[in-house]
Amino acid sequence: MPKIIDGIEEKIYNAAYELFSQKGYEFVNMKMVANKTGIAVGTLYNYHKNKKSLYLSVLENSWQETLNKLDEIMDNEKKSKKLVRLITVLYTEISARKGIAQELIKSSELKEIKKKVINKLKNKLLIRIEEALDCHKDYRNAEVDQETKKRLVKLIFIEIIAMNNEFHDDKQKNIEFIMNSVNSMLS
Amino acid sequence: MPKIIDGIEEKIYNAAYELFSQKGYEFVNMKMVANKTGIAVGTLYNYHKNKKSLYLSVLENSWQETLNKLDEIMDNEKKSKKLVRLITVLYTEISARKGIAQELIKSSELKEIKKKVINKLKNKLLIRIEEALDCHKDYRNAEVDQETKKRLVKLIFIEIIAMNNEFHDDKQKNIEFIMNSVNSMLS
Amino acid sequence: MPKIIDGIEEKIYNAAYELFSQKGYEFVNMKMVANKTGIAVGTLYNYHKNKKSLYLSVLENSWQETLNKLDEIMDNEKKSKKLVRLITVLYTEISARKGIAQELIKSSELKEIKKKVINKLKNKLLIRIEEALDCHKDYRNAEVDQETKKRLVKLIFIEIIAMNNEFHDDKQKNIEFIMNSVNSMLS
Amino acid sequence: MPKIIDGIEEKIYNAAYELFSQKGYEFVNMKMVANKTGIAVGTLYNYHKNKKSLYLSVLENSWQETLNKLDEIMDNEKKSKKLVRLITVLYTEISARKGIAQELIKSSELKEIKKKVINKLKNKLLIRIEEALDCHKDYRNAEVDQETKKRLVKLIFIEIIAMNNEFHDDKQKNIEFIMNSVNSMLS
DNA sequence: TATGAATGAGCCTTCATTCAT
DNA sequence: AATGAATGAAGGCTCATTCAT
Repeated sequence: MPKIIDGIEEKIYNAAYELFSQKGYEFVNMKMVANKTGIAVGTLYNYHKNKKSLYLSVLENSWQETLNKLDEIMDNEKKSKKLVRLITVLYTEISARKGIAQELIKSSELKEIKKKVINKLKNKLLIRIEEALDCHKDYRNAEVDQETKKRLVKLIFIEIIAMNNEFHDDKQKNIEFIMNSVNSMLS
Repeated sequence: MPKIIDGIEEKIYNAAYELFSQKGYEFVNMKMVANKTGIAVGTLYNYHKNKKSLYLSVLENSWQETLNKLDEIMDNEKKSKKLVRLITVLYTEISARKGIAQELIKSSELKEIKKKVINKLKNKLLIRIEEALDCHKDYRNAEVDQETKKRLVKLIFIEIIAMNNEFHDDKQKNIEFIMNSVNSMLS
Repeated sequence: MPKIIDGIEEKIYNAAYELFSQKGYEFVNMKMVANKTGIAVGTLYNYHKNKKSLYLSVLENSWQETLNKLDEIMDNEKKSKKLVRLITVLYTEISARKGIAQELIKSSELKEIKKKVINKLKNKLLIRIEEALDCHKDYRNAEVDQETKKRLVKLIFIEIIAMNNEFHDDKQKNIEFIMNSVNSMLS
Repeated sequence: MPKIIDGIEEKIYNAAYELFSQKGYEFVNMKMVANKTGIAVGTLYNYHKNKKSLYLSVLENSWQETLNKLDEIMDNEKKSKKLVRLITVLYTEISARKGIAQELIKSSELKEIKKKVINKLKNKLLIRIEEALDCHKDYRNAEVDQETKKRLVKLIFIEIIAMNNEFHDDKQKNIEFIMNSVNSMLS
């Protein structure tokens, strides 16, 4: 007895997001997603071509909100605070979605398309970081060559992830450390 | 028809190492390893209890040589060069085993034992880094508080992996950057 | 291509029953059951957690009807006929499911749960036999000590199985013999 | 480095006997037998064509000694004691080799040859029982028709096995019960 | 559109048997 | 004759995907 489900796409998203975040791609199966959503397996396939594409869609969506927050900061925060605010927000967001963030540093084992989406996502984040870094650099009146800046951007990014993984109860110190590492490179 | 195969353990190791490095645990199956080794599936099980233990053994072995090299540096290199040499070697080693290095930053999806072995391994590497960092700090006459040092150690580690991933054709610049980031934190 | 199969549980039951009866647990594999049922292997696992549980379910089911028939006799047959009727029915039932009855006299090689289910089943049968034996004893005004009765119950049970195995075309004589052996013990 | 092994056939027999008795055919593998014997798996195949034939040979051998003991009784024991002595010995022997005795009442799941050997064996035992029963009958001056006697012989046999299985700590009572059941049929 | 039973390829693992040494 | 490494068929089970209802 088919039922019409309201806001089904969102429900699927929520269920899948939670599962993928907690367990990782390989340890989630479609039945789990269906169960958690409260729908039948087949219904999943009305909304997503296959498991991979479901995963990808979750991945993309899950970051959109974050991207918006970051943009908000870029638009409205004052120069001197942009970088630290951006790092703080990114830290918090990543903290909340550990499992799914891992994918952003792993490079292998993702086949072509999966890779593409993830890279696109990563780039979006890196672009924001770069922008904020530029502002910060200007604000501090510092000079960095192109090569160094490129690396610095990535460094900030992975630092956020790594500090999250390694010292997860110490947000304050972690962020200070990251800022410190950036600032000292800008002297 | 059974035949005695020469250096089979090494052959298995090589095949498994290459496959696990390239594809990651979940995407390698025992038949692939057997085929690449040029033996029957069953033979694999004469040498390794199961897939997990094969993987673990490959993982451990693959790092033993590296650990030895690092120890060599710690023992014989002069203070001023210890850190940079250690980073260089680690960088080179990780560069050669990309896939399998990933496991060291991913935290989840590894069940108990797997996790244990990986953490043991990671710790061994971190201990060497810490030691080298201590020397370097002494040599530069710098001061760092405990909290910062802890983070700095992890930072060096993930920087090596990340730089490898992101700018793999520019070893020289990458290492300079890493050293730079460390040194500037020690001022 | 999935299709909805009618009465699939019963079909599985029938196929599995026939196979397990004829060949015994170890010599039946899931593919055989699937093939005989006319379904895919995976489908089997939609209805039964694993091979053992399929087997157990078949075992239990196959005896439920018998238990019902026996109870019917206990409830409605007149005292003087209870035992002979019960033995006759049990004989007929066992005759129809030779293979699966064997499990009831084999004791070993069944791991924990399997054992438990089989013993439960066996006990149910033995309880009915005992009851009938009690009636019969009363009816014949005979005396037996506890120890003897215990053994007599088991004896009736295994006699039914053994006579079935050994002289399967002579139901009449077999039952007479069993009754005879019981009666002579009750004099 | 091949070694010449003394009394190897007997060693294999002992190891295999113990294993098969304890665990049953399906749960013993050739490596276990080799290990327990203290030889290589391949060596097993110099003495026995395959697992089945090893099993069969063990089965046959294991009963030869028993058969001899039984014959001794038939030859030397006085008429009045023949049956009870024979039952006692058989009871003791079966008690010591539970696992392997089970095969004698199971009829199915043994493919052709296996079946043949087991039946041959069983017949040898039944013949002795019949002989002893005849003596006993003469001694007690009893009459039984052919059909009954045939069944009585089997009955004695399965009673021994069943009493063993069901009340294994009460040898004395069990044997009394068996004798009792026989005697009461001979009145 | 929603359902979920059905599908079957594919995975890990075992073990009787062979045969180069 | 003894060895035991090598073999590979076979088994139990999972799960992404399909499609009749």
